[in-house]
Amino acid sequence: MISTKGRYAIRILLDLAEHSGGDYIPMKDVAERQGISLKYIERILPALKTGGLIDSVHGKGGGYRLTKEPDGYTLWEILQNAEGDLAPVACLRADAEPCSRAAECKTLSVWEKYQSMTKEYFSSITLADLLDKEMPDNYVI
Amino acid sequence: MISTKGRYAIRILLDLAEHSGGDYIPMKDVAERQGISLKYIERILPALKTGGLIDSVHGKGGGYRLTKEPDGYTLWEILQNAEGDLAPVACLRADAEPCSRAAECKTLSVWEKYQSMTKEYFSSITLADLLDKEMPDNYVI
DNA sequence: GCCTTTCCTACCGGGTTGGTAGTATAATAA
DNA sequence: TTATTATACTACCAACCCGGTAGGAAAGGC
Repeated sequence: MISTKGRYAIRILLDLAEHSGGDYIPMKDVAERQGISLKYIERILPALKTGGLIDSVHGKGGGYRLTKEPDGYTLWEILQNAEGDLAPVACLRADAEPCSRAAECKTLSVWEKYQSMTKEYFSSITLADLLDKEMPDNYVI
Repeated sequence: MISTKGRYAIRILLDLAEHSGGDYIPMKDVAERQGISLKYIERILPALKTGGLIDSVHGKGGGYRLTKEPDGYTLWEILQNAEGDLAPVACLRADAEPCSRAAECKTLSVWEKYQSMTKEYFSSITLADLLDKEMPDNYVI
């Protein structure tokens, strides 16, 4: 299951895309807008920075900033950076020890195909796609 | 992620399909063949019985038996019975409390589509499909 | 030097995972 | 009726993950 880490990461990057005109945005603002605690955001962002998805500056006037245009971010890379590994079963994780039953495993190909389906699906959606989404009728500011 | 419960459930049902000619098969045998502890198997099976996927008889000559032909079981129903809920995100679980941000949530439709993709994929594969799978070249008895 | 903001580490309660152990219960065979 | 074989049920347990919180250190701007 995709945890809050991955979902919050998407929301934070979306917020940056919406509110940054190229400036650095302090997470205090994002936390307030998104209703996520600043402390928790601070635990999620380092992974995104390590992955090169965002850029940061300390001190007054500082904050975080996207490093690319919104259409340059796929949900797949965001989730991968935030969550780590998105394997559907333990034996397909990058750090998995080789399974002795792999040769005779009748379900392995089922999981592999599901994994590649998942990758393709999330790779086909970018931040820009989500920005473009129009609000539903019952949306109230 | 799909846990051992779901994966073992599939392997156990496959084993039943392979070795039962309509008779009841004791889990002791399945445990031995599959390399899963009998005690753990006993914890997984009640859910499958409740779901009507298998049938059981106590005592000597007893054990478990499939209630349908192998092509009557989709991986989706097996996983649902063994794992409970297969929602990709917490807010899509059956027991989830309604999300106050649902109306303005830009990612909700992404998760919903992923969920239905997942359901369709696993619903398209039956136990019989897995039985038919030929062994790879490097398979050694 | 002060303020702001990121960065880093440690902690914590609760839930899930992957089991194990013991025993009760049902059914059959002798 | 008694022993044997299976399922069924309940409790327990260690390890890990999730979703946070807390406290401070470091970096940079004014």
